[in-house]
Formats: sequence, structure tokens, C-alpha cells
Amino acid sequence: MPAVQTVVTRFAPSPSGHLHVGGARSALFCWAFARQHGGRMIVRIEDTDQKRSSDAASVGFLADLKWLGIDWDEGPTYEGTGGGPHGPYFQSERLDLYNRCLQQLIDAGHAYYAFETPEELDVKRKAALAEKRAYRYDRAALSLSAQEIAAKLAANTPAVVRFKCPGHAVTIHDEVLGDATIPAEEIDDFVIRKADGFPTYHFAVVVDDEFMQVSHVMRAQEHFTNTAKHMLLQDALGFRRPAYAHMSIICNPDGSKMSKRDKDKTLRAAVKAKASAQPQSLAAPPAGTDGSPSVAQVDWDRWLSDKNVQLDFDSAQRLAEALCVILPEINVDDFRRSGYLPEVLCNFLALNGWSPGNDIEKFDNQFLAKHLRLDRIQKTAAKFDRAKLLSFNTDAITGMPREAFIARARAHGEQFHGDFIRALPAQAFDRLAAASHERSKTLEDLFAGNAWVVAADDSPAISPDAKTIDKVLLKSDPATGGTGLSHLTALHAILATTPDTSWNPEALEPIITAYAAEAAAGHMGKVAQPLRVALTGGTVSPPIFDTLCILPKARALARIAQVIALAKRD
RNA sequence: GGCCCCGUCGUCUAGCCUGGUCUAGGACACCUCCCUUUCACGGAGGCGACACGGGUUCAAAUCCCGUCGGGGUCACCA
Repeated sequence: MPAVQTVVTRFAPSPSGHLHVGGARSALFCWAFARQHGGRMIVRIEDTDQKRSSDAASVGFLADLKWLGIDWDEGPTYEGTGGGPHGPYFQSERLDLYNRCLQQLIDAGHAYYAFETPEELDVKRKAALAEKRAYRYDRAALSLSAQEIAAKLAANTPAVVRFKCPGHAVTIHDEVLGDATIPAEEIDDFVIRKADGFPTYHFAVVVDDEFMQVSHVMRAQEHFTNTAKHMLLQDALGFRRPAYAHMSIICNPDGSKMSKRDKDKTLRAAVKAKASAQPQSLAAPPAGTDGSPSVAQVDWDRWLSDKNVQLDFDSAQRLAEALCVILPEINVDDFRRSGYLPEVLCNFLALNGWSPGNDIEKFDNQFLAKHLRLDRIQKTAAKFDRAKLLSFNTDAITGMPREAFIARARAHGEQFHGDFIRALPAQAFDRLAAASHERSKTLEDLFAGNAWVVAADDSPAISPDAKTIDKVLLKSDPATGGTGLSHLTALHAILATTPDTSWNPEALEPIITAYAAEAAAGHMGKVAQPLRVALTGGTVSPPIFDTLCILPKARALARIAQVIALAKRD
């Protein structure tokens, strides 16, 4: 009796920067499918392109996966996860294996050496393009004699190895897309080993999937046509055929493919716009907010001269600030920084391309693992709708227990707003977080919207502008004749006499409510807004009693006095 | 351009396989009103799609053909 095949999925990113949302969704589905079948999920780093790989980048990927709650059974070791019997899990460390398989192919006549230079091929490719036909390798190397090949190899002539296609059409069976037949003439003798001795993606993937016993290849649709090549390679090597499931691409609202390059695209557009106004601005990187160059000069020059070069996260961020543009969130890490919850991101990503039916939209990873069906994965590309993501995030935040929100907000702050956390006593932070909970759409809102809490009392940042002073403090109320300023003055006196032990929302509420009833015809807004402006410099903050008590009594009174003086001066 | 895939509200989708229960359901966004100490939240209502054209059938969003539109891919990147 044949053994029941274990489900083995793999997520195989190339280590170029952080994990982006499309990759995250692939990983999530791989994880869910493996869990559903009690199988294994492998993470494999496809670092066969020496120019584009870095160790730091692969670690970034792993951190992103962990944060999303996606754990792997085999793969690089990271914080207690990883390892396994089929390693190493970096392709750059598996060259011996690839070479063995390559030799097998050459010996069997399924692969051959070719010596054209990239430049020569490029010329032929361009000619084909000019004639509006698809370029196919012309197999010139096949007419070389054994002696000629041996001589060239002996002379260390740069050589690639190409796969000799058998010349028949290939039918792909896809769990999502169904069957598709690729005609024979569409598949040419593709390179399987590069001149630098590294395998190409096609070759390494096929070899690793076999030796790692992968049963289900789940990846993005951009790989769909490649599948034919992989199948041919499997046949030539006598390998098993995994099941394939290609999922749709995730797009920007404009329909273009959502890509890591989008950040650089945004920056390049802004730089170009600036340069057309002042051409000399290209010479040096724009100065950041602190006056120093936003990007190092060498990086700047390289970035300008090559459109394929991407800026690292910090440089891109500083340049964006200098140019006053907002970078789109593309990578998982971007969404993390923006204060999205990992479980919400997973939920939303899964929903872009899969649905359990029955009008169910909100679910967790466990639910996904239980209900995912490959044939229910959407065939069409989805546009990534940030507004809906935000709405999901808002629901998740407002729906969680108060204590959980405070803890998560603090963790987010410790990660990304160390200054804020350090500037505030723990108790005050808890009070602020509690007061901000129900109006927070993201974890980030708490910090972005409450800078007044950590600003110095005399900071210009919390000084109201003239328009606000005029509207909130100086305009008189036709109903009572009072102004914001008069309320503020009266309130300052009242608050100054309250005992220190009453400096909490519960004690202050009746006092201020009573004042509003008496002096503002019960219109709390007439009283609350002037206080809010005095304390925060702006017209938006948590409920007024909380806003009052987050600061110590003395500092709150000082801010009120300060604004009274300011308004009187005007 | 060749090849492959896809095509339901602005967006994500349910329905399609196994035609009738679909005057096409849900969610987000948007609009209106209500609530309200700001901003939010919340409540009620509204707008809004089967790409088009032919078939097949008593009956088509569902099956067939064509057209148009979109995406992917054609690297010594993955």
C-alpha cells in the first residue's frame, strides 16, 4: 500500500529587502495549507543572485513572518524556529547538489554548454523584438563539436549550461487556474547554470522541491508560465511532480502590480518634478529635516544613475520627508510601523484572493487553516484597498479589551516611539492609552495624535495658532455673552482650588459640568474646546476630562495660564 | 507583438461547476439623517455591478462562440 503523501509546502523568497504583502499572502496560504493537512511548511531562501542578496535582508523576511504569526517547520533558524533535515535552506549553500544534478543532465544529453556572451544574446533579442516576434535561443551552441567545447572549457571561456528542451507542448494542471497548455515553441533552451557557477532560479527550484519533498507549490501567478520549464526539468531528472497552485497578483489601486519598487518610483517622480523646476538640485541629495543630507552622496549618485537601485528604508524615509511626499506602504514592515495589527493584516491579505463564502469576512489564521480550499482561490488580480484594511484594523482595535489595547500600544511605542514612552510616566501612558482606545484606528494613532502630551509646556508645537485663538477663545457666544477666554479664566481659578487628590476625570467632571451649566447655558462644547486648545494647542484630543488629567495638575494649570496670557496679548 | 490567464457594484467579494429560489447578497468607500464636549465610534437610510455582441434553452450572471478590455510572461532576476 502506498504511503499517504505528506503535504509539504514551501515559501521561497529571494532575500531582497523586507517581505512585501504579496509574498506575505503566499506565505500565509502555504502555512495554512500545510497546517490544514498536518503537513510541513518550509522556508527556503533563494539567494542564487549574488548581486541582489544580503544576509540582513533574509533576516528581515523571517522577522516579518514571525510577526505575522507564520511559523515554519523547516528553514533558516530564527528565534527558535527553523532547522530541519533537508538543509541547508539557503540555495547558495547547496551548490554541490545542483552540480550533481546538472552533471546528470549533461551526461544524459539533456543539457549542454553554450558560450554566447550576454551582449551577443542581447543583440539577437533586440532584433527579434524589432521584428515583433518572441526571441528564442537559436541553439547555435549545439553545433559545436566535442573538441571545440572541451577547448573552450579548458581555456576558461565563460560558459552557461542550457537545458535541451524536448520540443513538445506541456500541459500544466493548476489547482487554481485549471489546465493550460503551453505550446512547444514557447519554451526555448533556457539557462540552468549561469557563468558564475550558480544555478538559475528554474533549476534550483526544481532540484530543491524534489529533495525537500515538496508536495504543493503555491506561489504567485507571475510564475505560471515558468511552470512548464520546471515540469520539463522534472521529467528529464526523473523527479516527482508536485501539485501547483498559482494565486493572483496583488495590485495597486491603479491596477499596476504592487511592487517594492513603488517606493522608489514615488521618490523618483518627486525628484524629477523638483529637478524640472531647479535642475541644479540633482547634484546633491536634498537636506533632511535636521539639515544634514537625507541620503549619503554615494548612494544618491548610484540611485540617480541606475533606475534599478533601491534606497534602503531609512534613506528612503528621510528623502521622502525632505521632498514632502508620502511613501506608500508596501512591505509588511511598513504596515507594522503604521500601527496595523498582524492578525488584521493576515485576515485582509487572505481575503484578497480567497473567501470562505457565506458572507464571512472576519477570521483568524486558524480559521483560514481550517477552511482554505485551493479551488476557491480567486483567479483574478485584486486591488489592495487600504481603506478597507483600515476599517478592519479599527474594528479589531476598538473590539479588543482595554487592557490588551494598552499593552499592545505600549509594545508598539517601545518598538517605534522610544522617546514618547520614556517621556511619560507609566501611569500617565496607561491613562492616555485608555482614553485614546476607542478613537484609535491604528496603534500609531495614539502616538501621532498625542504629541502634545510629551511636548514641553512652552513648546511652540502646542501653542495655538491665531485662527484657533480667534475662533475658540475670542469669539463671544451670543447666547451667554461669554468667550472662551472668559471661561478659561474662570476655570483656571476653580481648578486651582481643587485638591490635588481630585485630579482625576471622575472628580473633575461634576465640577466642569456644573460650571458649563451655569456659565455656558449647559453647552459643554463652549467650555471644553477652550480647555482643549489651552492644553494641547489644537482642537482634537481625547475626552476633555481625560485630557486634563493626563498632565499633572501644575502643568495643566500652567498651560491654561499661558494661553490666557497669549490670548489677552492678541 | 507571440504565448498563457482572467473579466459581477468605485474596491474586496458571494452566486457560476450542478441554468430557474438573482427585481444579483455581504463588506469597505461614498452620500443623507440621527447621536455628540472636539476628533472618532455608533445607529437609520440611500447610491451602486453580471464588459459587449451573438447563440443554446420555456428560462443564462451561470453553458457555447466571437469581440473588446485587463493582467502575467517572453533574462546568465527570482
